[in-house]
Amino acid sequence: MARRSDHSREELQRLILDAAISIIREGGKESLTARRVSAKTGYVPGTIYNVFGSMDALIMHINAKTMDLLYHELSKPEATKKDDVVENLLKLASAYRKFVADNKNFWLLLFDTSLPDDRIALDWYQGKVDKLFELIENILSPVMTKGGPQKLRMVSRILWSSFHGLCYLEEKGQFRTVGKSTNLADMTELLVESFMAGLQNNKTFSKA
Amino acid sequence: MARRSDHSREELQRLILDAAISIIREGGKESLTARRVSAKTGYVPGTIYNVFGSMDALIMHINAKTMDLLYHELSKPEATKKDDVVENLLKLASAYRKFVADNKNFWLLLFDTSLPDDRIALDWYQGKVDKLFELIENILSPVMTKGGPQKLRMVSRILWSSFHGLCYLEEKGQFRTVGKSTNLADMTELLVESFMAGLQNNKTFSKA
DNA sequence: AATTAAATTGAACATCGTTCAATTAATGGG
DNA sequence: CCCATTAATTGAACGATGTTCAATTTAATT
Repeated sequence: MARRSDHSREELQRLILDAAISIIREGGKESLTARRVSAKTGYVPGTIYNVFGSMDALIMHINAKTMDLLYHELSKPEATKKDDVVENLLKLASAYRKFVADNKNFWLLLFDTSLPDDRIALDWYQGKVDKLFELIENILSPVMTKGGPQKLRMVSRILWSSFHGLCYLEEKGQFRTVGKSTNLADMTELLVESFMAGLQNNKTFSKA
Repeated sequence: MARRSDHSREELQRLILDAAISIIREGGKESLTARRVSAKTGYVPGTIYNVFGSMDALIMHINAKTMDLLYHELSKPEATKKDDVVENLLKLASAYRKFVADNKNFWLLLFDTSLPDDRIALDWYQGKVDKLFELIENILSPVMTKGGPQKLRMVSRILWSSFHGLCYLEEKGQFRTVGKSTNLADMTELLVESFMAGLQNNKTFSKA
């Protein structure tokens, strides 16, 4: 039997979280099981409920780590910021695509539809989402001063949704008929270039 | 006990399908259960396996009906086709948003990530997806002759992904910080108008 | 050393999808 | 008309799931 002071509360939490992450990494969310997690940690299913309260709560913490990693990855290309807005957006989209490819199971879990709606009520969760939106806002803001913050938020969310939608339908395999020469990068490029060009002629930009 | 000739094979299939649809309509995919379906039909869980083989197969048939209904709904506004491409696209997007709102549980089931990947291999399934893409292609084709069919497919899939991404993040409640005055319709409009305007200056269109 | 508090456990509960031998009903032949 | 064959239907069972909780074991406190 695992002894009470083998691990502190924080150690135990990390232990369970790491075990769950390892399980999802290799088997996806279908393979995440209270009994499997507890077997990997040397504890027992009940321990997860002592620490996290429920499997959904555990998943929520996994998603939190996923979003932190996503933010970290997407912050990198922004460091090498150019003056070209379109180029910066394409770099961001490219980093997002790479993240999706490298962390597919976690990305799928993040957007799983069967999670409780209480998630929406969690402020810290929405805060992480907003921080991701801000990455696009920061790229856009230098050239978008006419429309005010409201329009800036709109545009950033439009772009973000489109990036996500492209990755999502790609993952669902619904782009097969486009042909192999046409890939996600090409579609993203055409989207960003056209959309941003169209925005300019829409009295939204401050400078060409 | 249900007698052998109470229902023909086709009647039984329809009976089960309708029961499952009714269950999902009011409780979402979480409430769909072999035992619940069989209880509603007056049969027994094993009967579902005689007719459909598995619960996943049953869900696949539900998704097929969902896509048929979606195609039917999206075909309507196209009937009142104007000359304005942007207006036609916005009508299509609006119809899609209405469909999502009216059939949320079925829409969520359609894009559930936990379905087997064999679905991708089903030709009739991909055929229904392609037919939806064609709705956008038909709107675009009158004004997009320069880029060839390859570009037409790209643009249609970009728009479709963007529509979907907007609805998806909206459903996930991640647009709360945009403000109540800014809704999906406004974002869709800004997206379509800007994107199409940008495309025109990209030597893709045949006429202004 | 004895008492209290906390952590850990293992068994149990109600479900789930799925399988399958047994039972029941319809069919066809003599 | 009855019996044998075939097909549909059933109910019980299996392994697995999330979750709860009383009992046990351990650490801390008096």
